[in-house]
Formats: sequence, structure tokens, C-alpha cells
Amino acid sequence: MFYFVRRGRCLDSIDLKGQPLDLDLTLGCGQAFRWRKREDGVWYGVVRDRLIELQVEGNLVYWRTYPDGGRELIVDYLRLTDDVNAANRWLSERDPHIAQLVERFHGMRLLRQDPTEALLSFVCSAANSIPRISAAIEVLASLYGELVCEKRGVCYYAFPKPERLAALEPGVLNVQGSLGFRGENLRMVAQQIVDQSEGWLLGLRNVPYACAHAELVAVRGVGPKIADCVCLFSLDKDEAVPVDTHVRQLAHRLFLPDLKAKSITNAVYRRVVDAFRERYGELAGWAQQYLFYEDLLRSRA
DNA sequence: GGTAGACCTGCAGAC
DNA sequence: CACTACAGGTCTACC
Repeated sequence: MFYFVRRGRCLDSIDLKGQPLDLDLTLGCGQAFRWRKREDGVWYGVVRDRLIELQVEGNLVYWRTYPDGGRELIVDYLRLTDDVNAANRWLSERDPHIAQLVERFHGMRLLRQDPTEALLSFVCSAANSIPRISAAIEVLASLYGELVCEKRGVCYYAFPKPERLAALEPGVLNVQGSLGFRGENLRMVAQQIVDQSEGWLLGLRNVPYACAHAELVAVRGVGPKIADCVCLFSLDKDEAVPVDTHVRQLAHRLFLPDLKAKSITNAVYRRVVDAFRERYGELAGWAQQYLFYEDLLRSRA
């Protein structure tokens, strides 16, 4: 029935049960940096300690992991037990513009990434472009990540552990992956993760959003934007709204006509967040992701 | 409570 | 072809 099954060994599938999932949107919208799409349409990327291959056909997601046994990992990472339809309905009722985007970007979902990887990845994103962030992370993984598997002569590596990055000489990361000034930030943040108690970051899933955000911005080198990215993309805080230049501009256009500021001060940041929270409540982060992606396409055009 | 610079690097777009 | 602007921020030093 399709190519994916004929190649190599049999694939397992998971029933989406009527919930939408579009991999192009979900893996390509900029919330994660390690996914690539093959010529044959299959998405592949390293998540934690496995290489994952994914393809959606109809109401099934076909999957394979190397090494084997990653079913739970995929269900967790893609948040397949979420009721996305309910979330989309709720958002659509509140805002016709969002309703339109829910249709246009049907199947775009938020991920549940590893918080450590998310934090370190978004530290690399400061004043950087998405292709360069991705390239830098691949370089770091190949240099300092553990080997996950080898497939057709290509080696795949896990995201580096913070211990490893923290132990590097200052300045090394500036050159590797062309991280520039972000390299030293990365090392510092990795060190601060190591200095915290075991499981600190993961534990932020179990505290309220405001609490998690406050703990993250207390890390030197982490501001409100990176903290919100970690909250939204790895800690299940669906109300988190990362405010970058795109989001500030679209908020100005859509909600805050009198917002004159050219830069994002703390006060501006709060105003934009409040505008989202007021309109979209507990799902402000989902709304942000739809609007952000629309803006991203607009600016790429 | 707000603003300007600095921080690295690569690359698109103006001369 | 040398050159400048700027990219999914954060920190610091100043008003």
C-alpha cells in the first residue's frame, strides 16, 4: 500500500483516533531543531537515546526507532494522548482569525521535548537564524553526544549531556558550530544545570507555569523568551507565550496598535504576554504557535 | 521603567 | 567584489 512498508522491515503504527497530526508543520515549525525530511517523505530525527522515523498516512502514524522499542517515547514526545481537537475548537470559538489558522495549519501540534535539550538548544537561538541553529546543534551532537546508532554508514548522535558541555574549555564552543558569543552562554547554562539537583529541570513539569518560568529566568544567560520556549515546548505549559521579534510585531498589528516600542523590554514583554493570555487563556501558547508560524511564512515569502 | 551597545558569525542584498 | 545589515536574546551600564 505504500512505499514505507515495502522498504526494510515492517513498521508499527499508532492510531491517531481522529486527532490531527501533520509532521511537516509540527516538526518544521521551529519548535525543535533536529528533524529532517527524507526524499521519500519520511521524517527522521534523534530524540533522547533513539533515532526515530515517522510518517503519517490517513489516521495512522507509522513509526520505527533505532534501537527498537521507542513506542512510548513517540507517544510521549508527540503528545498523542492530548485532545487537540478540543483545544482547537476552544480556540476557534474565541477568535475567527485563529479558527482560520487552525484550518490552514491543521495538524500542527506542540511537542513534549526533553527540557534539558530544549533549554540548551534555545540558548543557541539568541539572535540567530533557524538553519544556523540546526547546523550548530548537529555539530555539537556529533562532537559531544553519545552514539545512538549507525545506519547505512551514517552515525547518529544524542544531544550532548550538560556535564560534557560544562566541562569544555571556555571559548571552544564559540568556534564549533559557529556559535559565536552563544558558545560561552551555552557552557555557562550547562554548568548551571549541572549545579542544580538531579531532576530539577524535569521537575518543573509538576509546578505551576509562573513558578517554572521564574526558576528558568534565574539561570544566568536565560531571559524570558528562552524560558517561555522551554515552558511551552518541553514542560507542558500551554499558556506560555515566547515573545520574540515576530511575536512582538504581530501582537502590535493584531492586538496592541499603540505599542510603539522597537525593542522588547520587560514591560513590553509583559504587555504582549498579557494580551495573549487575556484572549486565549490557558491555551495562549497554542495561539502563539499558530500566529507565529503564519508570520514566519509571511516573512519567508 | 526605559534605552543603547556589545557580543560572534555567515550570508543576503545594496553598491 | 568589498561592504553593511541583520538574524526567533540577554546582560550591563547608564539615564
